Amino acid sequence: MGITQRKEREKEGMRQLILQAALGLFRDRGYDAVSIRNIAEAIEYSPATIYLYYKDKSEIFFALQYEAAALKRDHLLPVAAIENPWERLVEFGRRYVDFGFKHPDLYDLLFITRAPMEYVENQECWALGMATHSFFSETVQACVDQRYFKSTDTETIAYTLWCHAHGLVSLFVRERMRMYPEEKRQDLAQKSFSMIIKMAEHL
Amino acid sequence: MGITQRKEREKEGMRQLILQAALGLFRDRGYDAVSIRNIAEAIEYSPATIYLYYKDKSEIFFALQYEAAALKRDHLLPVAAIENPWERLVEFGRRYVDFGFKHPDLYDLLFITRAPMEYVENQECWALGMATHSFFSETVQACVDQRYFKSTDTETIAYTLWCHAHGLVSLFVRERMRMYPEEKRQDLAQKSFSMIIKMAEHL
Amino acid sequence: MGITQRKEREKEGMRQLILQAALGLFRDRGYDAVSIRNIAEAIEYSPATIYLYYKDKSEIFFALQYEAAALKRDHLLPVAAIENPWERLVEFGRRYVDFGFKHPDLYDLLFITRAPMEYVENQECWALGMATHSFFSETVQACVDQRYFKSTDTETIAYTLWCHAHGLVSLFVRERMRMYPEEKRQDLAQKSFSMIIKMAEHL
Amino acid sequence: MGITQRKEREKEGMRQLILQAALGLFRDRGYDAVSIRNIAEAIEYSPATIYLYYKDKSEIFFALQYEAAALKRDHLLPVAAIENPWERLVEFGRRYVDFGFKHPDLYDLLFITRAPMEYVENQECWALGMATHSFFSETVQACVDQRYFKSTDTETIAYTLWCHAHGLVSLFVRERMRMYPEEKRQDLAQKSFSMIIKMAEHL
DNA sequence: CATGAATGAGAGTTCATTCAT
DNA sequence: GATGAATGAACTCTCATTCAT
Repeated sequence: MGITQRKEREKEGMRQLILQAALGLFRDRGYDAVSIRNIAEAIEYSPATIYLYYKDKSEIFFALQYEAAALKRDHLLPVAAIENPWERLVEFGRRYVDFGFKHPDLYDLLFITRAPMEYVENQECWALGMATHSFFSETVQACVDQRYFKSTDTETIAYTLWCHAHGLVSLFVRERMRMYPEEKRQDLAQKSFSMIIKMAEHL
Repeated sequence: MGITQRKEREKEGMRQLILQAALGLFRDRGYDAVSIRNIAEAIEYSPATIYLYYKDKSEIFFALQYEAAALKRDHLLPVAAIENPWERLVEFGRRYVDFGFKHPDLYDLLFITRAPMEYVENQECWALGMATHSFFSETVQACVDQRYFKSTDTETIAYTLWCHAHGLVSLFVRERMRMYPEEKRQDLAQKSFSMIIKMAEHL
Repeated sequence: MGITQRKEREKEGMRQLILQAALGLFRDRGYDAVSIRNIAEAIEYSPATIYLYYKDKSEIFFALQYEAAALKRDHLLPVAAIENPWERLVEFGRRYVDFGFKHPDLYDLLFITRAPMEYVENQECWALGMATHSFFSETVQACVDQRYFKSTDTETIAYTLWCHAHGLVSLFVRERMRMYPEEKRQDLAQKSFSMIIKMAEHL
Repeated sequence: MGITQRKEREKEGMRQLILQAALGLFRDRGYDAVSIRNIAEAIEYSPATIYLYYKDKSEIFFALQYEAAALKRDHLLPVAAIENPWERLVEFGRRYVDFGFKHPDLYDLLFITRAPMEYVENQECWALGMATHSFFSETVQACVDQRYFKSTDTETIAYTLWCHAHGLVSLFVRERMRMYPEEKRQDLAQKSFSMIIKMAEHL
């Protein structure tokens, strides 16, 4: 019994090892530019070994995306406890941005990386993402219902807020803030987040 | 002298030919999927010929990035003629988004693609981008000067607007709007743009 | 002693299990396309287990060849009971062809496949084949002795009949009868067999 | 003009070089066991070079089969000049066998090697083979028409003769005459050919 | 100026085989 | 006795790049 468990743990450890190596490479070079061989070298195993744990490259990618989606959900989930919808919305946004800044590679994987996203295999991940998105939409809807905005166009409101947050994070993740000095970037993002919240109050 | 000039013109013509072909392929298949051979076939020259005009693939990439920056500048430049800063700002935004939707590949190249941007060769491109960015900042500054906003934090205002616009375009470019039906995406973007303008009026 | 015997029997059983699985796969996909993994999967053991019973893939191949030779002998053996040499010869031929059509893969293995036949390991197989061949020659000799043919060149007669039978089977086995419609092939072979028998009567 | 011709000749030379190397390897190891790399090594070029002359392995195979079919036709064609159908038939058979003994590798390729034969690309080769086969059938038919045989079953007669000839050659080509001493094999084949001719006279 | 020919390097992938457990 | 894990070597094929012509 103990043996089976240990083996299982070791197997899971190996899968994690592969995933972490892949994550780093994907982040640095992009999906297309990473080869199974690269991953193998990174973990100092033979390429064939990778295939014992993942069918092919896209399966690794899917696994990573799923992990990222799960982590993101866990990062955002606590806000569900906040009763007031407006406060919930603000906190959701804050955490969304926070997740992006803390895990730029995972955020990249979820919202920026160009990769095979069509396959059925990725549906669990997709479902996870959709659930989070729905939660966001519902929160906006609750704000609309409770007259926090003049506008009642829930969809556009939600989308607009998302655009800003995504722009904020992705300019950072893909290093397009070079015109701002390094030490000012986080601060600027902070200020911009506050500003969009203020703006939203007048929606 | 005339001969030298003609030769130069012809050489430049060939470089343009290559770039345009590369651009088209790039648009259709993505950077990584385009090979020198593809480009050569497209212009009906041999692969070796490409090397007479560009040192290697990355040089083509840099040239393309410059091209993209120039095209973007040309796309945005006309707004300089608009005297009223607020109107200029709005029109700038509209054209920025418009550029992204019309040339997703170029936008990608400029603001999303992770690529060697450090190299000296790309500094002209960088300069071009900076100039455009400065023009944008100055326009926001003009709005601030003329009291179009309550806030006077020019930098944050500019950055916030950029975040929204960039988020808007990049969610589209990298196909992260799948939860919205295809035919609604452009419309939604439109609405969101209008919304952010409205919101900005209360800044 | 009993234990040793039982163990031996079990070991032999496993070897048979492997061989039969290999044979089936071989029949379906051809020798080259069958991997040790395939065989292992077929018998629901791990690939490594195969190596406990056979040194390597070629040893399985040799064992199969021996198996094929034994099966062929068993298929032909019953004709030894036929007293009349001419009838014995005819029935031998019929069964030879029959074997080829029923087990194209085994026939292929024995008479067509180019394979390391020199190795010592395969000598048993070779001996088996020789025995069958001798039986055939002797039958022809008996026919000659009893004046079934005008010709007395036993060797040439035997060889000629073999050539025809082998040609018949091997054109079928290696799919060189495509100019004849599928459903006619067996029929044609039948007729040709009858014809060569008739021709032999005038030898 | 001369340059173009020379280049063409060199290109053709390279194609021949590849074909001859491939032929030897296919003969020795079988189609499946030969890799593009093997061929490349044999001619001391890089694997990539092969791809400049042939799309893939099967194309090499097709080219070889076509060459073999053409050579065989050229070998057999002269008999068309023989007016008497029986003499024509005998000479056809003699040359068929002769071709097999002179070019065992080509014969192997045409009538024994297991390989992709389905593709459209091989139709020219197939057509060539069919033409030769038709010529053979027609010759048999002519013999039937002129009462050289008692039997009138042209198809079976033709097939039976082919079986013998193919058996004769293929036992030799695939080295299944080991029970006969080396120096006797050709002689035996000779005798067997004569015997089948004799037998055919009584058909 | 343009290119045909060639290649080393590398992609994803599969396989026979080994060995510690 | 059986196997899970691992790997080196091989596969087909494509690519960026070079160089003699």
